[in-house]
Amino acid sequence: MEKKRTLTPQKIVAQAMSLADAEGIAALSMRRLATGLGVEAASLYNHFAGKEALLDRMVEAVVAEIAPAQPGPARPDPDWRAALRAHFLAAEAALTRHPWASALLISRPNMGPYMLARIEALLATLTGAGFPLIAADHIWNMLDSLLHGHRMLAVQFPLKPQDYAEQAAAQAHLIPPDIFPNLRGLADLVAARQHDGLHPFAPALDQMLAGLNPP
Amino acid sequence: MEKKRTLTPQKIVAQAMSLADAEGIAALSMRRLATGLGVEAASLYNHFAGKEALLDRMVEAVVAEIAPAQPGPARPDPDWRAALRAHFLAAEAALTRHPWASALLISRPNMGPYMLARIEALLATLTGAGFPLIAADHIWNMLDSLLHGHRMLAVQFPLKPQDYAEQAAAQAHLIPPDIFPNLRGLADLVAARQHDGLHPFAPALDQMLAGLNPP
DNA sequence: GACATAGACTAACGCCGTTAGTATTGCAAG
DNA sequence: CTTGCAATACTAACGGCGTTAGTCTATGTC
Repeated sequence: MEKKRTLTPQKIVAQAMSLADAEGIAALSMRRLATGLGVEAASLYNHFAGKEALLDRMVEAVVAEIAPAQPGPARPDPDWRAALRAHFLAAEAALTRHPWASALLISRPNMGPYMLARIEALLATLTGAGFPLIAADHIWNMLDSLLHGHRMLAVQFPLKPQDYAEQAAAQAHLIPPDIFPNLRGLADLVAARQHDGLHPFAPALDQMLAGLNPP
Repeated sequence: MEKKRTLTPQKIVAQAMSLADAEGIAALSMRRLATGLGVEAASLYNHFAGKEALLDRMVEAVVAEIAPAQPGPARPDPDWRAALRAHFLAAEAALTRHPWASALLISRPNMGPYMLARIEALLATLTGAGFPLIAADHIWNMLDSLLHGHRMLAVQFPLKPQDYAEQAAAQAHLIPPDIFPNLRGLADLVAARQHDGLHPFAPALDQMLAGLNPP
């Protein structure tokens, strides 16, 4: 039985991401991860200082999917709004591929190289557009808040759209229209399939971007 | 030694919230909570089905702090923007008092009575302002995304403002200005105490509200 | 005063992250 | 080719977690 050469940090991170994608972040234990790699849990500690370090690497891998390029010195982008829009839509797509990522990103500090590069690029776009540096700092924070808040609310929703319509049809009548007229109206719309209950990110992002105007 | 009459669900929830406020949600284990109540962990299961049920009650208690009133039938508010602003600033204050609450609220479905009342009130304000029901649904989701995203980013930040200035002063020179000119500029501003690094919620909220215009 | 029951107790299960110490393997130096 | 070393996977265990089963006791009711 071979004892060496089976594990690498890259393989571990890839397997951890697959497991979290498939079964949720709660299913990612060191023991389960190791089993999936054909190894015992303690062996993982030869490659990562602990679970926290592994999670950091997973998060950084997701950030790399969002903005893979390393930044050179910035050049002002004439269509800065379109650049921001493209970035945050790409971010939303990556965070949708990895539904566990927003909760991790937003609940732990992340200062990995890709994250630093990403923030530098956002600041460069905003200062290039004419925003003062401090205003740019506030703006990227605001856009990230919207992004992660939106993703987490979407992930948290317990029903699939199809089930949502069925549930609404079955239970809308339980909502008293005199006390909750709007909730009842919404449930009726969902039941009648005039509303899927989903909240697309792009319009929210566009609204936020439309309100940004450099001095 | 008395065996009865010591615990109630209210006391348990209050103690759980105190513990989470003081030492973070990670410190809230059934055993520690029970110890703080002078009781064994298993006794808690006479009052709550499990930890999840307890967390649900904690979350609902926070929502009650945001919007304590039960809704009657809605009356259109002429100053709907001010009403929304007041609601979300109150929400931010409550979530700041209980830093663990956003992560819980946003990562688990919550359909408790206070949450239902709150959403109904928001929808009533928005439809009263002239927004179609589906648009109103999207808008409250967007505002909640911003609220919780903003809170979680703020809580996640690892340094106190005072320490932040010191850290920046000590380490800004490590950021190469040719690769990260904007990050370096920001660090210098923080070190010079021209920027505290905090991101107030009100301006972000106001910007979002300013962009809302009923058809 | 007897008794039924609510509620706290003890004990244990399986899972978790993590550590110490051991053994085996492949590579590099002689 | 042999020897030695470093890398790395292993076994075993610790303390902590949520949770359950079963026991016992104190209290409110008849």
